[in-house]
This record gives sequence, C-alpha cells and structure tokens, in this order.
Amino acid sequence: MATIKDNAKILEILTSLSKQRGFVFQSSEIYGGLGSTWDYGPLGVELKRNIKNEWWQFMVTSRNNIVGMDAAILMHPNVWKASGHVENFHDPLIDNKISKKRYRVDHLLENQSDETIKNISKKLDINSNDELITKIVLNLINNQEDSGSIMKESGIIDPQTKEIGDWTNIRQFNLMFKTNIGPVDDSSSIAYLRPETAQGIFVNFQNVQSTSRQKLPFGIAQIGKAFRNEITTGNFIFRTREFEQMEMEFFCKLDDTNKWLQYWCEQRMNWFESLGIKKDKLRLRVHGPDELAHYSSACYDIEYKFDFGWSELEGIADRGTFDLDQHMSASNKKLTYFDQINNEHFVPAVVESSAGVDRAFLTILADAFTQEDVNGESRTVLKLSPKIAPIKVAVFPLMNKNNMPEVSQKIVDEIQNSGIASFFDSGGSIGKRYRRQDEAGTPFGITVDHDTLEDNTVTLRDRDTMKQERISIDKIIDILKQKLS
RNA sequence: GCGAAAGUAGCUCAGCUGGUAGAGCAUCACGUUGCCAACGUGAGGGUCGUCGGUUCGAAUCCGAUCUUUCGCUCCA
Repeated sequence: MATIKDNAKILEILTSLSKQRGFVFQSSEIYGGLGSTWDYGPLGVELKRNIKNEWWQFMVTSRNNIVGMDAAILMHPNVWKASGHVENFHDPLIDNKISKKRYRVDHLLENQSDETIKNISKKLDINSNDELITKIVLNLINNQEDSGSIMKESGIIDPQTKEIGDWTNIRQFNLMFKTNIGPVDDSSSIAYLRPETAQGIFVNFQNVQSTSRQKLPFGIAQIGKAFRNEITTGNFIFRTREFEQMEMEFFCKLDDTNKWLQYWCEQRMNWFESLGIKKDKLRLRVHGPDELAHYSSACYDIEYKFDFGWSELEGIADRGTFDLDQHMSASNKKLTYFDQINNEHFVPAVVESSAGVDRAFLTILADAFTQEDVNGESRTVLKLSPKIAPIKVAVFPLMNKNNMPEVSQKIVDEIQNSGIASFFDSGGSIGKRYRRQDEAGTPFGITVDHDTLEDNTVTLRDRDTMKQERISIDKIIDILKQKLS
C-alpha cells in the first residue's frame, strides 16, 4: 500500500486502493481500458447503493410531498429540441496553433476589442447589434471551412499572448451521445442518450401529478444514468462520459422559487454532512450571471475541496417555468396545474436539485481516507459513516481451532439473516484482519476468543478508536442495529 | 482535439551503454502464533500496453497506435 507523500497524490492513492480492495476498476481493462469509464466492484457497488439509498430515504421516503419515478434513458428526440439541448448543448471550439491554447469561440470573441468585432462583422456581412457575438459564432460555424482564416484576417487576438493567433477552423463538439433506434442507420431513427435525467421528469409531470394526487408544492425524484460526450474527462470518476445522477425537480409557484431554492440548498448541505463529510471541506457557492445555464435564472453549487481544488458535487437551480413552457409549446400538450383554492390554471416553476452519484462516491472516499500512525506503524483506514459502509461488521475467530471458526460462522449467519452486511475472515493474524477491514471502511469487528467459549461473549472493536468492548452474543444484533442507526 | 509526462506481476516500483525478467507488499496452501499490517516453507501470477521496424538478438533503440495523468474548453 502506497503512503501519502504529498496531498496532490491522494487521487492516485484512491485509484489504486479502489482497485486493490474492489471499489472501482477501469472499464474493459483486459482490452487496454476504455477512456474515462469505470466499473464498480464488490465493495464499490455496495457503497454506491448505500449512497443512493440514503438519498432516496432523505429525499423521497421521509417526505410526503416527494415521489419517485424511473424514466427510460432513450426518449423522443423532440424532447431534446424542446429542452434546448440540441441547440445549446455543444461548444464551438478553436485552437491557436501558436500558443497551443484552446478557446470556446464565443468566449474568445467576448475578449476582443470593439474594432476587431467590427472587422469580423463586416467580413461576415452582419449589420445587427443585437446578440452580435451569437450571430458571429453561427456565421462562422456556417463558414466552417474558412472560419480560421476569417478570424486571422479580422485580427482576433489570443487573450493569453495578446497577439493575433494562428487559428484552426471551428470545430463543433456535440456533448450529446447520438444513437439510432432500430437496426437501420437513417436519420429518422436518431435518438440521444439522455444528457440529464431531469427531462424524463418534466415530460411525465402530468402523469405523475395526477396519479400521485400531489398538490403544489411537490417534488419528483429520480436516480439514473446520464451521458455526455465531454471533451475532457478525468480526475478518476469525477468527470466521466457515463455517469449517474440523483435529481429532484420541485414544482412550486413562480413567486416561491427563491424561498424553495434557499430551502433546498440548506437541505442538500445537510444531507452531505449527514454522511459524515467534513464541514470545512464543503461549501455552497452562488453562480455569477455569466455561469448560468440556458434554462436557469439562479443557481448554487455544493462544492467539495478535493486535492485538485474546489469542485462541484451538486447544482441547485431555479429553472423557473422554462422546461414545462418549452415542452408545452413543442408537444402542444397542457402541462399546467390547477389550483382549486384560487381557481386558476398555471405553469408551475421548478427548483432543481441535481447531484452526481459518482461524485458523491468520490467525495466520500476522499473524505474518509485517512492514514495514521499506530505504534510507529502506518494504518490506512476509510472512516466511512457506518450508514454507508459496504460491510458493517467483520467477524473473526481469534484462533483457527477450539471451535472458534464454527462459532464465528454461526454469528455471521445470524447477522446476515438480520439484514446487516457482514464478512467472515480467518486468514492471517488477527491484527492483519483488523487492518484489512480498516481499508475497506468496515466500522465494527467482532472477535470470538477463549472467553467466548466459556461465557458466550465476544469483543466488539470500533474501527476509529480501535477500542474493544465485551458484549454478549445474544445482544450482537441489537447493539449493531443501534450503532448503525 | 492540442501540449507535456507516463505505461514492466493484483498494487508500488527496480531493471545500466540492447544478451530471452526481479524486489517489497498483496493472494493461496501447510506449519507455528494468538487482539491490532508476526514468522517459516512453498505455490500461483508477466507474450514488459499493442502493432510494426532496426538487429544474430529488443523491456531497453526507432515509428505508429491505444490507455492513463496534468493543463486548456465544458459539466453532475
């Protein structure tokens, strides 16, 4: 096991620990791996399931005004036209061959002098002042083959070098995965893998509202995979092209969105803290006007301080009535809500909580990872909250004789029957077994020893303090349940 | 995609100016021990990322390709 040499290496250590212990493997590894896709192993899948279950418990089960659903990944292509993804969910990018820097064309244009902008508008025959930059970008995209030389001739400078760049032609990076429905590749069968789960909720708004008999304000929650053709992936499982989202769309009156936005920010921060994540590494950051997505008028990010910097775990956004409005006009279906008290029909506004499962997973691993000195030896321990630990308790015979393994196995059987994830280990020394479980984040260890055979008691060892207490075998399950709640 | 770095056992790595692969840890078995990474003996595990070239001979030199990491752009 590697040790921490400096903080910048934590992600590497987590990657190899994940592989060694069976949390996360690289996808398709025996074929050389597939970029930025990862598979969850035996411990990883348990941790991930526990995270999702905690979310569902917190967001759905414990509330009477939030219901769940599970939409298909494939949806009608018009969904993504209406949502704005077909139009907006791509980036026109360009490289400066001299400085080797890459820019988004619209960002680059925003950093040019008025005169340069005038030059390029003239070249492209654009007269309008309205949304000038957007029009220039569209025009350049249409003149893709010449876009590089047009920009060069207009004197577009590289903001880093302050000199005119040797620009490549514009390239469009479409962030949605395209696929075909049916075996024939014609354009009529194009479908997209959903880039967010939210749209599955919006298009089912009417179905869910009427069948669940919910009244405003209420929410619809969903956990599922989403796909984005990210240009750059990385930081282990932090940014991948296939990822899993936990989203909740909260429908309310338009006037109330700010109130609910504040409410959900607080709730969602509480949730991350309830998983034992260190408070001083979590923060809520408000988006500036320039960062807002096309659908959103206000947005907060919950961020965690990784060793690669503060990074977003969850977005909490005021989406207004944008999505339902869009789907109403595109589908010609009424997606309004009838308020019987005031006798009015209106389109509900939405406050969204959108979290990444894989990011929560990485946060929990990074936050729980600890190396400490015990009597001069280094101990690696994942201080996972008992609620989400993949294995809750490990059971060991102190010796592999005198009936101790048999008694231990019987204890494991009983714990398993009670629904608590447990593990039996008789290999190596007792100390080594404790340490192995420390690396897996198992919060409790039970050891069957000589005294067990006399008085029916075992030792219960705490992962973090390494302290032991003697408890009676009959009380194991009650005590565990109490400690795990 | 561009720039930089890297790829040798499950993990972390060594392997010099080319001569057909090693260590520590991990895994498994047997023995010994018995409460915090013990010891002994033994075993399994590598077409040195892949393909091609140079050479009598390539982990080593050259080329291509794939993958990973970091940076740029984007996001849950």
